[in-house]
Amino acid sequence: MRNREILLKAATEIFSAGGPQASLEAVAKKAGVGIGTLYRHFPSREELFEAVYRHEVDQLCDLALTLGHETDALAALRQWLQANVRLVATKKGMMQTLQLAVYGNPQLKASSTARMVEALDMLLKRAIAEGSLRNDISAEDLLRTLIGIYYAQPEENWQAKALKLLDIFLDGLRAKA
Amino acid sequence: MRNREILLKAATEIFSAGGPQASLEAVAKKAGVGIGTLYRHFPSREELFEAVYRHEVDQLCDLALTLGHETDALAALRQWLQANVRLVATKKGMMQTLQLAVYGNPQLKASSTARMVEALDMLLKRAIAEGSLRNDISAEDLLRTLIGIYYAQPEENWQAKALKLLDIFLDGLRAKA
DNA sequence: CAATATACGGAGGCACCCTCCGTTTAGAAA
DNA sequence: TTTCTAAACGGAGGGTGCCTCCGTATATTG
Repeated sequence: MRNREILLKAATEIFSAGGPQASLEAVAKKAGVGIGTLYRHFPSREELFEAVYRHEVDQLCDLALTLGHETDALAALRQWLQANVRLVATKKGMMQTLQLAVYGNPQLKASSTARMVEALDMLLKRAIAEGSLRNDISAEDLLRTLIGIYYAQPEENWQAKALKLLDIFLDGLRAKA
Repeated sequence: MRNREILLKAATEIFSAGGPQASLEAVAKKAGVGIGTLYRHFPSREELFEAVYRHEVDQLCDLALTLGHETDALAALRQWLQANVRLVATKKGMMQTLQLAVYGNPQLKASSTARMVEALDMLLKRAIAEGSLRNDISAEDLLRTLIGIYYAQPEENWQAKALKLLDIFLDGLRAKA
């Protein structure tokens, strides 16, 4: 099953650079694999999109798990949110791809959202428990805010602005001393 | 220049049914026009997407203008918001198409948003002036809420749920008697 | 060391993309 | 009305990518 992961990685790179309309043959080539192999693992373009999507979500959830062992819970939370922004910022064509995947499959979206909320909830609860965050915000609200920040997406220098917005928002969330 | 409009209409129908990856030859065929004619009017797929996008925004802005003459300003506002929901609901593949257009061209998004805000602002101000709406919400906020409702997009029976959310929200916005 | 099952590669038929150029149409000039 | 010309049109065709299918290679089992 090694090829599956190689293909996934190649697809991520190709779609990041070229958007969702990039050639699947380019993906196979980048993976050093025949086109037939690609289609055996991912019988349709949609399934490849969805697999890429799931993989991105997996990585974020894994990261949350790792960060869950940090001693400074607030810093961990900030790092995770920043990782979200960076993921979007570094992969230009990827957002179109993910967007497409999500529109084509509402239950994929539902399940991914649930997993993201779960991951975020854990980090959030830890920060609240350690006393560095006010306790009147839910993971759903925070995620929605994050999406709002993505969605705003001003044309230039987006990453810096998003990171700044994030910091401002997190400052607002701090428990009063 | 008649053909341009015929093509735009055909494209709207084809993309609504088949999503953005639908064949441009199908669009030309539906319009009863040669493929060459399509490409003369819209030199690239992106430009066709963008034209469709602009056209949808135009229609909403025109509608707002018409509704601006209604005597019941609150009802007019509600109708306009409902029209937004219906537009999304009746055109399955269209959201993917518009999404794609907007991701590929940030300034198209910026200008369309501005126009939508302007249209909405007019309706909103009228409702506030007539005294049926509280005055502490901006058109931007309302539009963002609308987008939030779109984005939530639960898999089934989305339209009914969205319309209901809208009503609840509008009730919350009413000026107290 | 077979025999069988599983995974692979890529040729090929098909659809679609977009360009290019010969044809048609509309409107001005004679 | 007829002729001329410029703008608009249509669609053939070369190229690319999609996806299937089947012959080949590698792993597994007896």
